[in-house]
Amino acid sequence: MLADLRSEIESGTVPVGSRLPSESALAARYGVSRSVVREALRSCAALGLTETHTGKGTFVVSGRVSGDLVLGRYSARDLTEARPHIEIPAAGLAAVRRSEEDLATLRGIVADMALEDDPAAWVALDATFHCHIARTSGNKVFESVVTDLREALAHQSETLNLIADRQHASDLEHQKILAAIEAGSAELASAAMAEHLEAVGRALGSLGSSPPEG
Amino acid sequence: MLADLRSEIESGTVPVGSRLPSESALAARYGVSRSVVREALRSCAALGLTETHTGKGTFVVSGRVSGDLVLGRYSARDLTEARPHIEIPAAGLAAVRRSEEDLATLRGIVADMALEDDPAAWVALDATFHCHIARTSGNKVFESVVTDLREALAHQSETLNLIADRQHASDLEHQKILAAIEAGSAELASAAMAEHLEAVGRALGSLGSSPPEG
DNA sequence: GGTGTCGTGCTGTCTGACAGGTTCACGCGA
DNA sequence: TCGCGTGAACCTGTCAGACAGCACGACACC
Repeated sequence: MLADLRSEIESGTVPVGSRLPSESALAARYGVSRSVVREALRSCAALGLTETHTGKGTFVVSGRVSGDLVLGRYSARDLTEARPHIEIPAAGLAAVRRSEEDLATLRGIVADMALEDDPAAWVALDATFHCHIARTSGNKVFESVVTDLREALAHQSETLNLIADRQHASDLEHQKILAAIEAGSAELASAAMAEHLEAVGRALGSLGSSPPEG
Repeated sequence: MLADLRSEIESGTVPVGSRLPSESALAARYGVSRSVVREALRSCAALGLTETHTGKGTFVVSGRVSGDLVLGRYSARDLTEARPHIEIPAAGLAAVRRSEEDLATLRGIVADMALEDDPAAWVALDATFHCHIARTSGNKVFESVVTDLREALAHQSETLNLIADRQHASDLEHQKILAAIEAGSAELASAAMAEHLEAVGRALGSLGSSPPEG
Protein backbone atom coordinates (compact mmCIF):
# COMPACT_ATOMS: atom_id res chain seq x y z
CA MET A 1 0.00 0.00 0.00
CA LEU A 2 3.01 2.26 0.49
CA ALA A 3 3.85 1.80 -3.17
CA ASP A 4 0.29 2.63 -4.13
CA LEU A 5 0.19 5.74 -2.01
CA ARG A 6 3.58 6.86 -3.18
CA SER A 7 2.77 6.38 -6.84
CA GLU A 8 -0.43 8.33 -6.36
CA ILE A 9 1.56 11.25 -5.00
CA GLU A 10 4.40 11.05 -7.49
CA SER A 11 2.07 10.69 -10.46
CA GLY A 12 0.32 13.86 -9.42
CA THR A 13 -3.05 12.21 -8.85
CA VAL A 14 -2.93 13.85 -5.46
CA PRO A 15 -1.83 17.44 -6.13
CA VAL A 16 0.93 19.08 -4.15
CA GLY A 17 -0.44 21.08 -1.25
CA SER A 18 -3.58 19.06 -0.88
CA ARG A 19 -4.60 17.18 2.22
CA LEU A 20 -4.63 13.41 2.25
CA PRO A 21 -7.62 11.57 3.71
CA SER A 22 -7.38 10.91 7.41
CA GLU A 23 -5.54 7.85 8.64
CA SER A 24 -8.80 6.14 9.48
CA ALA A 25 -10.17 6.87 6.03
CA LEU A 26 -7.06 5.52 4.34
CA ALA A 27 -7.22 2.45 6.55
CA ALA A 28 -10.78 1.83 5.47
CA ARG A 29 -9.99 2.45 1.81
CA TYR A 30 -7.11 -0.01 1.70
CA GLY A 31 -8.69 -2.48 4.10
CA VAL A 32 -5.84 -2.36 6.61
CA SER A 33 -5.46 -1.08 10.11
CA ARG A 34 -4.38 2.41 11.09
CA SER A 35 -0.96 1.14 12.17
CA VAL A 36 -0.13 0.13 8.63
CA VAL A 37 -1.33 3.44 7.27
CA ARG A 38 0.71 5.35 9.82
CA GLU A 39 3.87 3.47 8.92
CA ALA A 40 3.31 4.12 5.23
CA LEU A 41 2.78 7.81 5.94
CA ARG A 42 5.95 7.85 8.03
CA SER A 43 7.84 6.48 5.06
CA CYS A 44 6.41 9.13 2.78
CA ALA A 45 7.32 11.79 5.31
CA ALA A 46 10.87 10.46 5.55
CA LEU A 47 11.11 10.66 1.76
CA GLY A 48 10.01 14.26 1.89
CA LEU A 49 6.74 13.63 0.09
CA THR A 50 4.38 14.52 2.92
CA GLU A 51 4.21 16.35 6.21
CA THR A 52 1.76 15.55 8.94
CA HIS A 53 0.57 18.03 11.54
CA THR A 54 -1.11 17.00 14.76
CA GLY A 55 -4.81 17.65 14.66
CA LYS A 56 -4.77 18.92 11.09
CA GLY A 57 -3.87 15.99 8.91
CA THR A 58 -1.14 15.05 6.50
CA PHE A 59 -0.36 17.17 3.46
CA VAL A 60 1.47 16.51 0.23
CA VAL A 61 4.47 18.83 0.14
CA SER A 62 6.32 17.48 -2.88
CA GLY A 63 5.60 15.42 -5.94
CA ARG A 64 9.00 13.80 -5.99
CA VAL A 65 11.40 12.22 -3.57
CA SER A 66 13.77 14.82 -2.24
CA GLY A 67 17.44 14.07 -2.57
CA ASP A 68 19.70 14.64 0.38
CA LEU A 69 20.61 17.96 -1.14
CA VAL A 70 17.28 19.21 0.03
CA LEU A 71 17.20 17.35 3.31
CA GLY A 72 20.56 18.75 4.26
CA ARG A 73 21.09 22.44 4.73
CA TYR A 74 23.20 24.22 2.24
CA SER A 75 24.50 27.72 2.38
CA ALA A 76 23.70 30.13 -0.41
CA ARG A 77 27.42 30.19 -1.15
CA ASP A 78 27.54 26.43 -1.68
CA LEU A 79 24.59 26.52 -4.03
CA THR A 80 25.81 29.50 -6.03
CA GLU A 81 29.27 28.05 -6.24
CA ALA A 82 28.13 24.65 -7.46
CA ARG A 83 25.45 25.67 -9.95
CA PRO A 84 27.64 26.79 -12.84
CA HIS A 85 29.71 23.63 -12.80
CA ILE A 86 26.60 21.58 -13.43
CA GLU A 87 24.26 23.82 -15.39
CA ILE A 88 26.81 25.03 -17.94
CA PRO A 89 27.76 21.58 -19.22
CA ALA A 90 24.10 20.58 -18.99
CA ALA A 91 23.19 23.44 -21.31
CA GLY A 92 25.92 22.37 -23.70
CA LEU A 93 24.61 18.82 -23.81
CA ALA A 94 21.05 20.06 -24.15
CA ALA A 95 21.99 21.94 -27.30
CA VAL A 96 23.23 18.72 -28.83
CA ARG A 97 20.60 16.31 -27.60
CA ARG A 98 17.42 18.40 -27.62
CA SER A 99 14.32 17.02 -29.29
CA GLU A 100 11.61 19.07 -30.97
CA GLU A 101 9.41 18.38 -27.99
CA ASP A 102 12.04 19.77 -25.63
CA LEU A 103 12.35 22.89 -27.73
CA ALA A 104 8.59 23.41 -27.71
CA THR A 105 8.48 23.08 -23.93
CA LEU A 106 11.36 25.49 -23.44
CA ARG A 107 9.83 28.01 -25.83
CA GLY A 108 6.58 27.83 -23.90
CA ILE A 109 8.32 28.43 -20.59
CA VAL A 110 10.27 31.41 -21.89
CA ALA A 111 7.13 32.89 -23.43
CA ASP A 112 5.22 32.48 -20.18
CA MET A 113 7.99 34.11 -18.19
CA ALA A 114 7.96 37.19 -20.39
CA LEU A 115 4.28 37.67 -19.61
CA GLU A 116 4.45 36.85 -15.93
CA ASP A 117 4.03 39.73 -13.52
CA ASP A 118 3.87 37.91 -10.20
CA PRO A 119 7.47 37.55 -8.92
CA ALA A 120 6.76 34.26 -7.10
CA ALA A 121 5.23 32.70 -10.20
CA TRP A 122 8.11 33.98 -12.30
CA VAL A 123 10.67 32.41 -9.97
CA ALA A 124 8.79 29.12 -10.22
CA LEU A 125 8.95 29.31 -14.01
CA ASP A 126 12.63 30.14 -13.77
CA ALA A 127 13.16 26.94 -11.80
CA THR A 128 11.17 24.99 -14.39
CA PHE A 129 13.28 26.44 -17.19
CA HIS A 130 16.58 25.47 -15.62
CA CYS A 131 15.32 22.03 -14.62
CA HIS A 132 14.03 21.34 -18.10
CA ILE A 133 17.35 22.25 -19.64
CA ALA A 134 18.98 19.76 -17.32
CA ARG A 135 16.45 17.17 -18.37
CA THR A 136 17.06 18.00 -22.02
CA SER A 137 20.75 17.27 -21.45
CA GLY A 138 19.74 13.61 -21.40
CA ASN A 139 21.94 13.01 -18.39
CA LYS A 140 19.89 11.93 -15.40
CA VAL A 141 22.62 12.94 -13.00
CA PHE A 142 22.45 16.53 -14.16
CA GLU A 143 18.69 16.39 -14.08
CA SER A 144 18.61 15.15 -10.50
CA VAL A 145 21.23 17.53 -9.22
CA VAL A 146 19.75 20.62 -10.83
CA THR A 147 16.29 19.73 -9.59
CA ASP A 148 17.66 19.21 -6.11
CA LEU A 149 19.64 22.44 -6.19
CA ARG A 150 16.61 24.32 -7.29
CA GLU A 151 14.49 22.76 -4.58
CA ALA A 152 17.11 23.64 -1.99
CA LEU A 153 17.13 27.18 -3.32
CA ALA A 154 13.36 27.34 -2.89
CA HIS A 155 13.91 27.24 0.87
CA GLN A 156 15.94 30.45 0.77
CA SER A 157 13.49 33.32 0.37
CA GLU A 158 16.29 35.89 0.56
CA THR A 159 17.97 34.40 -2.48
CA LEU A 160 14.67 34.06 -4.32
CA ASN A 161 13.95 37.75 -3.83
CA LEU A 162 17.27 38.69 -5.36
CA ILE A 163 16.61 36.36 -8.27
CA ALA A 164 13.21 37.91 -8.83
CA ASP A 165 14.74 41.39 -8.79
CA ARG A 166 16.49 40.85 -12.10
CA GLN A 167 13.50 39.36 -13.85
CA HIS A 168 13.81 41.37 -17.06
CA ALA A 169 17.54 40.86 -17.38
CA SER A 170 17.09 37.14 -16.84
CA ASP A 171 14.34 36.99 -19.44
CA LEU A 172 16.75 38.27 -22.06
CA GLU A 173 19.46 35.86 -20.97
CA HIS A 174 17.04 32.96 -21.06
CA GLN A 175 16.07 33.83 -24.60
CA LYS A 176 19.72 33.81 -25.54
CA ILE A 177 20.19 30.38 -23.97
CA LEU A 178 17.13 29.07 -25.75
CA ALA A 179 18.33 30.44 -29.07
CA ALA A 180 21.68 28.71 -28.64
CA ILE A 181 19.99 25.40 -27.84
CA GLU A 182 17.71 25.82 -30.82
CA ALA A 183 20.76 26.44 -32.96
CA GLY A 184 22.23 23.21 -31.66
CA SER A 185 25.47 24.84 -30.60
CA ALA A 186 26.89 23.40 -27.41
CA GLU A 187 29.50 26.14 -27.31
CA LEU A 188 27.02 28.99 -27.55
CA ALA A 189 24.60 27.37 -25.13
CA SER A 190 27.33 26.85 -22.54
CA ALA A 191 28.51 30.41 -22.99
CA ALA A 192 25.01 31.84 -22.68
CA MET A 193 24.33 29.80 -19.56
CA ALA A 194 27.68 30.84 -18.12
CA GLU A 195 26.87 34.47 -18.77
CA HIS A 196 23.48 34.09 -17.15
CA LEU A 197 24.76 32.35 -14.05
CA GLU A 198 27.57 34.83 -13.69
CA ALA A 199 25.09 37.69 -13.76
CA VAL A 200 22.88 35.94 -11.23
CA GLY A 201 25.91 35.22 -9.10
CA ARG A 202 26.85 38.87 -9.10
CA ALA A 203 23.33 39.84 -8.04
CA LEU A 204 23.54 37.28 -5.27
CA GLY A 205 27.01 38.42 -4.35
CA SER A 206 25.68 40.63 -1.60
CA LEU A 207 24.64 37.45 0.17
CA GLY A 208 28.27 36.64 0.85
CA SER A 209 28.55 33.69 3.20
CA SER A 210 25.29 34.28 4.99
CA PRO A 211 23.79 31.10 6.37
CA PRO A 212 20.66 29.55 4.91
CA GLU A 213 17.45 30.22 6.66
CA GLY A 214 16.41 26.59 6.85
CA MET B 1 13.77 9.05 19.25
CA LEU B 2 14.02 8.83 15.47
CA ALA B 3 16.69 11.52 15.60
CA ASP B 4 18.53 9.60 18.29
CA LEU B 5 18.40 6.34 16.40
CA ARG B 6 19.37 7.98 13.15
CA SER B 7 22.32 9.81 14.66
CA GLU B 8 23.48 6.58 16.23
CA ILE B 9 23.51 4.93 12.81
CA GLU B 10 25.00 7.87 10.94
CA SER B 11 27.70 8.44 13.54
CA GLY B 12 28.79 4.84 13.18
CA THR B 13 28.03 3.92 16.77
CA VAL B 14 26.02 1.09 15.29
CA PRO B 15 28.25 -0.41 12.60
CA VAL B 16 26.97 -1.12 9.12
CA GLY B 17 25.84 -4.71 8.75
CA SER B 18 25.02 -5.17 12.40
CA ARG B 19 21.62 -6.07 13.76
CA LEU B 20 19.64 -3.56 15.76
CA PRO B 21 18.00 -4.64 19.01
CA SER B 22 14.49 -6.00 18.59
CA GLU B 23 11.57 -3.63 18.45
CA SER B 24 10.53 -4.63 21.96
CA ALA B 25 14.03 -4.02 23.26
CA LEU B 26 14.21 -0.61 21.63
CA ALA B 27 10.79 0.22 22.99
CA ALA B 28 11.98 -0.65 26.47
CA ARG B 29 15.23 1.27 26.08
CA TYR B 30 13.55 4.47 24.98
CA GLY B 31 10.52 4.04 27.22
CA VAL B 32 8.04 4.17 24.37
CA SER B 33 5.65 1.70 22.82
CA ARG B 34 6.48 -0.64 19.99
CA SER B 35 4.35 1.42 17.58
CA VAL B 36 6.65 4.39 17.96
CA VAL B 37 9.70 2.23 17.45
CA ARG B 38 8.24 0.66 14.35
CA GLU B 39 7.46 4.04 12.81
CA ALA B 40 10.97 5.25 13.51
CA LEU B 41 12.40 2.12 11.91
CA ARG B 42 10.13 2.62 8.92
CA SER B 43 11.56 6.09 8.50
CA CYS B 44 15.09 4.76 8.67
CA ALA B 45 14.19 2.12 6.11
CA ALA B 46 12.69 4.74 3.80
CA LEU B 47 15.90 6.74 4.09
CA GLY B 48 17.88 3.67 3.10
CA LEU B 49 19.62 3.35 6.44
CA THR B 50 18.13 0.03 7.51
CA GLU B 51 16.36 -3.04 6.19
CA THR B 52 14.07 -5.21 8.24
CA HIS B 53 13.40 -8.88 7.57
CA THR B 54 10.46 -10.74 8.98
CA GLY B 55 11.47 -13.07 11.74
CA LYS B 56 15.11 -12.01 11.66
CA GLY B 57 15.26 -8.41 12.76
CA THR B 58 16.35 -5.09 11.32
CA PHE B 59 19.86 -4.53 10.02
CA VAL B 60 21.91 -1.44 9.32
CA VAL B 61 22.68 -1.36 5.61
CA SER B 62 24.16 2.11 5.24
CA GLY B 63 25.78 4.71 7.43
CA ARG B 64 24.32 7.63 5.53
CA VAL B 65 21.12 8.70 3.88
CA SER B 66 21.09 7.73 0.23
CA GLY B 67 20.33 10.54 -2.14
CA ASP B 68 18.01 9.98 -5.05
CA LEU B 69 21.07 9.54 -7.22
CA VAL B 70 21.40 6.15 -5.62
CA LEU B 71 17.72 5.36 -5.51
CA GLY B 72 17.36 6.14 -9.18
CA ARG B 73 19.10 4.12 -11.80
CA TYR B 74 21.85 5.79 -13.68
CA SER B 75 23.67 4.54 -16.67
CA ALA B 76 27.43 4.25 -16.60
CA ARG B 77 27.49 6.89 -19.31
CA ASP B 78 25.59 9.40 -17.17
CA LEU B 79 27.92 8.85 -14.25
CA THR B 80 31.11 9.03 -16.28
CA GLU B 81 29.88 12.08 -18.10
CA ALA B 82 28.91 13.97 -14.97
CA ARG B 83 31.86 13.15 -12.73
CA PRO B 84 34.47 15.48 -14.24
CA HIS B 85 32.21 18.51 -14.08
CA ILE B 86 31.92 18.10 -10.33
CA GLU B 87 35.16 16.51 -9.22
CA ILE B 88 37.50 18.79 -11.14
CA PRO B 89 36.25 22.03 -9.59
CA ALA B 90 36.00 20.24 -6.25
CA ALA B 91 39.68 19.37 -6.48
CA GLY B 92 40.48 22.97 -7.29
CA LEU B 93 38.61 24.25 -4.27
CA ALA B 94 40.15 21.55 -2.10
CA ALA B 95 43.62 22.83 -2.99
CA VAL B 96 42.66 26.26 -1.72
CA ARG B 97 40.65 25.32 1.34
CA ARG B 98 42.39 22.21 2.65
CA SER B 99 43.32 22.03 6.32
CA GLU B 100 46.29 20.16 7.75
CA GLU B 101 43.88 17.54 9.00
CA ASP B 102 42.49 17.05 5.50
CA LEU B 103 45.98 16.65 4.12
CA ALA B 104 46.84 14.07 6.74
CA THR B 105 43.73 12.08 5.93
CA LEU B 106 44.36 12.19 2.20
CA ARG B 107 48.00 11.17 2.67
CA GLY B 108 46.86 8.23 4.76
CA ILE B 109 44.39 7.08 2.13
CA VAL B 110 46.92 7.32 -0.69
CA ALA B 111 49.50 5.43 1.37
CA ASP B 112 47.01 2.68 2.15
CA MET B 113 46.03 2.35 -1.48
CA ALA B 114 49.61 1.82 -2.56
CA LEU B 115 49.86 -1.12 -0.18
CA GLU B 116 46.47 -2.61 -0.91
CA ASP B 117 46.41 -5.85 -2.87
CA ASP B 118 42.74 -6.75 -2.68
CA PRO B 119 40.95 -5.08 -5.63
CA ALA B 120 37.67 -4.65 -3.77
CA ALA B 121 39.37 -2.99 -0.83
CA TRP B 122 41.35 -0.80 -3.18
CA VAL B 123 38.19 0.36 -4.97
CA ALA B 124 36.67 1.21 -1.60
CA LEU B 125 39.71 3.31 -0.74
CA ASP B 126 39.48 4.95 -4.15
CA ALA B 127 35.93 5.99 -3.33
CA THR B 128 37.05 7.30 0.04
CA PHE B 129 39.79 9.33 -1.61
CA HIS B 130 37.49 11.04 -4.08
CA CYS B 131 34.80 11.65 -1.48
CA HIS B 132 37.28 13.18 0.92
CA ILE B 133 38.55 15.56 -1.73
CA ALA B 134 34.98 16.67 -2.28
CA ARG B 135 34.60 17.15 1.44
CA THR B 136 37.84 19.10 1.55
CA SER B 137 36.40 21.46 -1.07
CA GLY B 138 34.30 22.88 1.73
CA ASN B 139 31.25 22.85 -0.51
CA LYS B 140 28.58 20.55 0.83
CA VAL B 141 26.90 20.30 -2.55
CA PHE B 142 30.03 18.83 -4.09
CA GLU B 143 30.44 16.57 -1.10
CA SER B 144 26.91 15.23 -1.38
CA VAL B 145 26.97 14.77 -5.12
CA VAL B 146 30.33 13.03 -5.22
CA THR B 147 29.36 10.72 -2.41
CA ASP B 148 26.11 9.91 -4.18
CA LEU B 149 27.83 9.34 -7.50
CA ARG B 150 30.29 7.03 -5.88
CA GLU B 151 27.56 5.12 -4.14
CA ALA B 152 25.69 4.78 -7.41
CA LEU B 153 28.89 3.53 -9.00
CA ALA B 154 29.21 0.92 -6.27
CA HIS B 155 26.15 -0.81 -7.71
CA GLN B 156 27.85 -1.33 -11.07
CA SER B 157 30.26 -4.19 -10.64
CA GLU B 158 31.27 -4.07 -14.28
CA THR B 159 32.48 -0.50 -13.92
CA LEU B 160 34.20 -1.29 -10.64
CA ASN B 161 36.16 -4.07 -12.27
CA LEU B 162 37.43 -1.74 -14.95
CA ILE B 163 38.38 0.81 -12.30
CA ALA B 164 40.27 -1.83 -10.35
CA ASP B 165 42.13 -2.89 -13.50
CA ARG B 166 44.12 0.31 -13.63
CA GLN B 167 45.02 0.31 -9.95
CA HIS B 168 48.68 1.14 -10.40
CA ALA B 169 48.08 3.90 -12.90
CA SER B 170 45.46 5.42 -10.63
CA ASP B 171 47.81 5.28 -7.67
CA LEU B 172 50.26 7.48 -9.51
CA GLU B 173 47.55 9.90 -10.59
CA HIS B 174 46.19 10.11 -7.06
CA GLN B 175 49.64 11.00 -5.80
CA LYS B 176 49.82 13.76 -8.35
CA ILE B 177 46.44 15.11 -7.25
CA LEU B 178 47.47 14.96 -3.62
CA ALA B 179 50.72 16.78 -4.37
CA ALA B 180 48.82 19.57 -6.12
CA ILE B 181 46.44 19.95 -3.20
CA GLU B 182 49.37 19.98 -0.79
CA ALA B 183 50.96 22.69 -2.92
CA GLY B 184 47.74 24.68 -2.62
CA SER B 185 47.43 25.14 -6.36
CA ALA B 186 43.85 25.05 -7.58
CA GLU B 187 45.04 25.04 -11.17
CA LEU B 188 47.35 22.06 -10.75
CA ALA B 189 44.84 20.15 -8.67
CA SER B 190 42.10 20.65 -11.24
CA ALA B 191 44.46 19.63 -14.03
CA ALA B 192 45.59 16.52 -12.17
CA MET B 193 42.04 15.51 -11.43
CA ALA B 194 41.04 16.15 -15.02
CA GLU B 195 43.87 13.98 -16.23
CA HIS B 196 42.88 11.22 -13.83
CA LEU B 197 39.21 11.25 -14.75
CA GLU B 198 40.03 11.37 -18.42
CA ALA B 199 42.20 8.29 -18.07
CA VAL B 200 39.49 6.51 -16.09
CA GLY B 201 36.94 7.58 -18.66
CA ARG B 202 39.04 6.08 -21.44
CA ALA B 203 39.32 2.83 -19.52
CA LEU B 204 35.56 2.82 -19.06
CA GLY B 205 35.02 3.79 -22.66
CA SER B 206 34.41 0.20 -23.67
CA LEU B 207 31.26 0.37 -21.60
CA GLY B 208 29.68 2.64 -24.15
CA SER B 209 26.04 3.20 -23.36
CA SER B 210 25.47 -0.11 -21.68
CA PRO B 211 22.62 0.00 -19.18
CA PRO B 212 23.27 -0.20 -15.42
CA GLU B 213 22.84 -3.52 -13.83
CA GLY B 214 20.54 -2.26 -11.18
C1' DG C 1 26.02 -38.49 11.77
C1' DG C 2 21.93 -37.02 9.69
C1' DT C 3 17.25 -35.57 10.06
C1' DG C 4 12.89 -34.03 11.63
C1' DT C 5 10.39 -31.61 15.15
C1' DC C 6 9.61 -28.34 18.64
C1' DG C 7 10.31 -24.07 21.11
C1' DT C 8 11.81 -19.42 21.17
C1' DG C 9 12.27 -14.88 19.40
C1' DC C 10 11.18 -11.57 15.98
C1' DT C 11 8.40 -9.01 12.75
C1' DG C 12 3.60 -7.97 10.68
C1' DT C 13 -0.86 -6.74 11.66
C1' DC C 14 -5.16 -5.85 14.19
C1' DT C 15 -8.19 -3.98 17.84
C1' DG C 16 -9.57 -0.74 21.09
C1' DA C 17 -8.67 3.09 23.81
C1' DC C 18 -7.31 7.71 25.50
C1' DA C 19 -4.77 12.30 25.41
C1' DG C 20 -3.89 16.53 23.06
C1' DG C 21 -4.26 19.77 19.15
C1' DT C 22 -7.26 22.07 15.45
C1' DT C 23 -11.23 23.74 13.36
C1' DC C 24 -15.79 25.26 12.88
C1' DA C 25 -20.38 26.20 14.04
C1' DC C 26 -23.62 27.39 17.31
C1' DG C 27 -25.39 30.32 20.72
C1' DC C 28 -25.06 33.93 23.95
C1' DG C 29 -24.22 38.64 25.22
C1' DA C 30 -23.15 43.41 24.06
C1' DT D 1 -26.05 42.92 14.02
C1' DC D 2 -21.55 42.04 15.44
C1' DG D 3 -18.12 39.86 18.42
C1' DC D 4 -16.70 36.31 21.23
C1' DG D 5 -16.56 32.22 23.96
C1' DT D 6 -17.73 27.52 24.31
C1' DG D 7 -18.16 22.97 22.95
C1' DA D 8 -18.53 19.24 19.69
C1' DA D 9 -16.31 16.82 15.96
C1' DC D 10 -12.27 15.38 13.83
C1' DC D 11 -7.54 14.56 13.54
C1' DT D 12 -2.96 12.84 14.94
C1' DG D 13 0.10 10.75 18.72
C1' DT D 14 0.69 7.12 21.73
C1' DC D 15 -0.24 3.13 24.43
C1' DA D 16 -1.36 -1.85 25.74
C1' DG D 17 -2.42 -6.38 24.49
C1' DA D 18 -3.05 -10.03 21.31
C1' DC D 19 -2.32 -13.34 17.52
C1' DA D 20 -0.32 -15.12 13.01
C1' DG D 21 3.68 -16.13 10.22
C1' DC D 22 8.60 -16.56 9.56
C1' DA D 23 13.49 -17.80 10.93
C1' DC D 24 16.62 -20.16 13.56
C1' DG D 25 18.67 -23.07 16.87
C1' DA D 26 18.41 -26.94 20.11
C1' DC D 27 17.12 -31.32 20.99
C1' DA D 28 15.55 -35.89 20.42
C1' DC D 29 15.12 -39.59 17.36
C1' DC D 30 16.49 -42.66 13.65
